[in-house]
Amino acid sequence: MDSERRYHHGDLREALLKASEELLEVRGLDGFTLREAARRAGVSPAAPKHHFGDVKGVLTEIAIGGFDRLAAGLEEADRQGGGTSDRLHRQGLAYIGFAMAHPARFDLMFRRSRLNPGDSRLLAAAASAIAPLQRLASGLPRLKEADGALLIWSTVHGFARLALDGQFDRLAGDDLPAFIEARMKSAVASWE
Amino acid sequence: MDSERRYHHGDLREALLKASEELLEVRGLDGFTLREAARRAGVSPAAPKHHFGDVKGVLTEIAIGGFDRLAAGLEEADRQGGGTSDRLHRQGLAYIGFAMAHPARFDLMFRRSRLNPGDSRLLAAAASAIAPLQRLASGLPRLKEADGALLIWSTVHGFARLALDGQFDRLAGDDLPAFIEARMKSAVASWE
DNA sequence: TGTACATCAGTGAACGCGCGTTCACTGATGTAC
DNA sequence: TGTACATCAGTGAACGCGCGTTCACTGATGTAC
Repeated sequence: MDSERRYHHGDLREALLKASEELLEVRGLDGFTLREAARRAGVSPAAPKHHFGDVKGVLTEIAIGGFDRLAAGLEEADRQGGGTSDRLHRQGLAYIGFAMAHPARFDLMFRRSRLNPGDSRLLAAAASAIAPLQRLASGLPRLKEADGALLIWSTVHGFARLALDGQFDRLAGDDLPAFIEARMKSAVASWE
Repeated sequence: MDSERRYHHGDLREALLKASEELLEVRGLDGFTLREAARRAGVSPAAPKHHFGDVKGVLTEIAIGGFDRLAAGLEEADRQGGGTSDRLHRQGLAYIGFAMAHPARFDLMFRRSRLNPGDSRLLAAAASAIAPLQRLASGLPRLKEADGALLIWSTVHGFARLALDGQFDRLAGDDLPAFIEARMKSAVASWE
């Protein structure tokens, strides 16, 4: 461990992202502040400026990373094979699982007010995150392709949001994963 | 108009709620502050204390009102008659329409961090808001009753959220209402 | 009908806080010659 | 190989802000007798 204090950090950009992600996890989106992120990275409050411009710059970067991870999760679920139903089921669980595992990041990814909403990399990452869902939707006979993708996305997204917002706490009892799994099965059945 | 300044307001509670709702509309949930609400009601920053305790008290009250209005909208949609599909379609549009018409209030209703999440009136209002959806779900042959209600709720809620978050801006073109209407039709088809 | 008094609903100043960003600066790095 | 110098990536203090809440208070109301 080379812990000597140097004036130049070396890789502050990455360190700042890491610190910010941790902070997000600990404090939630509403509790996130740039100053605390800088503090966590062991750096002065003005340091982030050079790498990200402003708070939204940092958060946009983290949101992009979030969409990438979400995409990877869906792709991974898809690679496990099976028929359309199996894949739908697994992708849906992956989507909801991502939201539950990283609630603050999920909040962030969809809350424009804390992002640079026009950022082209953000838009691209968001679009390609749901591509695996779209590919699957084209295999559904009962729905027009575009509608199918939107329907699935809305359902899965809404379910995740309601779960995160605690709307299922009373319903789900003490086994939320099982509850989610069962509801997902029923959702898949409605699409095929 | 009796605009003489009296020490006692007369109906500050209502005035404060009204001012807060307007403020919410103007500034959004993140921009809402109790001080500005008090300013809008023409009253000192400490005045709300007597009626609501703290910020969360005010916001919880507004959220309750929101759920009541949402419930009324769904009931109204239901009263227009027709078969299960028609009612589903209209209730879905009512739900999404409510969200689009009152985005900040919709945000508030589901964002626990700014509410008193255990408030019994809030919980009751939230539960009865989706009751009309649940009643309809019991008329769907392909789904277990409980699953049907959750599926519909998730889909409609997710669609509303994604729309509010601007995720459909590119897809919908310049006629968002028509876009929503068409997608809703396709959703209803998947449930019956 | 009048009055004492408790209670209630306000005031306005102040507390303590931490934020995002700007500013003038400085130490380190790397490049041209 | 050495050196001048531009550029870059940091510092730390300060600015200006507005928040939620507390505090000691006061004006108004309404009730008991």
